[in-house]
Amino acid sequence: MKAKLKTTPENRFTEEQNQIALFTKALGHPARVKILQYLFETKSCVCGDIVDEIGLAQSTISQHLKELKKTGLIQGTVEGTSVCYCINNENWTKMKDLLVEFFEQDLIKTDCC
Amino acid sequence: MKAKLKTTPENRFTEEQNQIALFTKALGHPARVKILQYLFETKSCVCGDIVDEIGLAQSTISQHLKELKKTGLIQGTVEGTSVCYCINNENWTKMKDLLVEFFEQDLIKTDCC
DNA sequence: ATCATTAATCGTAATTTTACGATTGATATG
DNA sequence: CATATCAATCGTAAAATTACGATTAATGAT
Repeated sequence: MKAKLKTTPENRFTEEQNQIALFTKALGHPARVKILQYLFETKSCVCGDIVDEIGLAQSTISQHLKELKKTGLIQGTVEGTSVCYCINNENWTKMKDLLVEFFEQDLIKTDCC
Repeated sequence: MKAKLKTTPENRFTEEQNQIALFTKALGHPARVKILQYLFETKSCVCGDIVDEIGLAQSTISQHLKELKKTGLIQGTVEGTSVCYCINNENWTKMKDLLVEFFEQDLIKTDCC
């Protein structure tokens, strides 16, 4: 049953706020930033060489990939014995739009302090 | 002395990758997203009412503010017995530019998988 | 069928994050 | 000066993150 103790009440944040935090959190590690850049740059979506490219243990990379997959920013398809990862363009765009919108709230410059 | 053990080698990631991760990490919690939105929306930069607004303990908010201050996204000035927080427009813009540039790497759409 | 390769998962450890209440230090106000 | 108010900090605790090596499961090749 496990009453949620110190946890955030359901209604404390808006869905938008949670979404923004979720996406940015996924970007909040240099390894994941690098993985995404690598996936963009190697137009054909390479897979296990990510491990070589980044220079972290295979299991660690797997974890980071899982994280990125969880937020939907990437996807992987099995290809023989290896897995081919690539950007999920739809969700990437969704994130982009959401964050750019968030960034644009500064349009009314407010000088203070 | 403390030899860095499992830590990331200095050169594993570029400065840009680290910067991106740093900023996004700072955005990676709904409370901090909400705080930033609140600071934008209340044009005059209000301070302790952030606590009321967000609905977390005062010490917790203080921690989140510290985090945001650390990345330079906000700044606070003492005003009598209270502290007035507001967006640091310069650094906010820096972050915006950095991330928007990061987002734009998708311009060459790559269909795969 | 055996073996090699690849990537996910497991088990674990260290560190960081998040949250809270209590305390402290600073500044107003009586 | 005494007292109230505000926000930072301290001390904890619980949970999440990050990293690794070892194991496992799946596939391909011999």
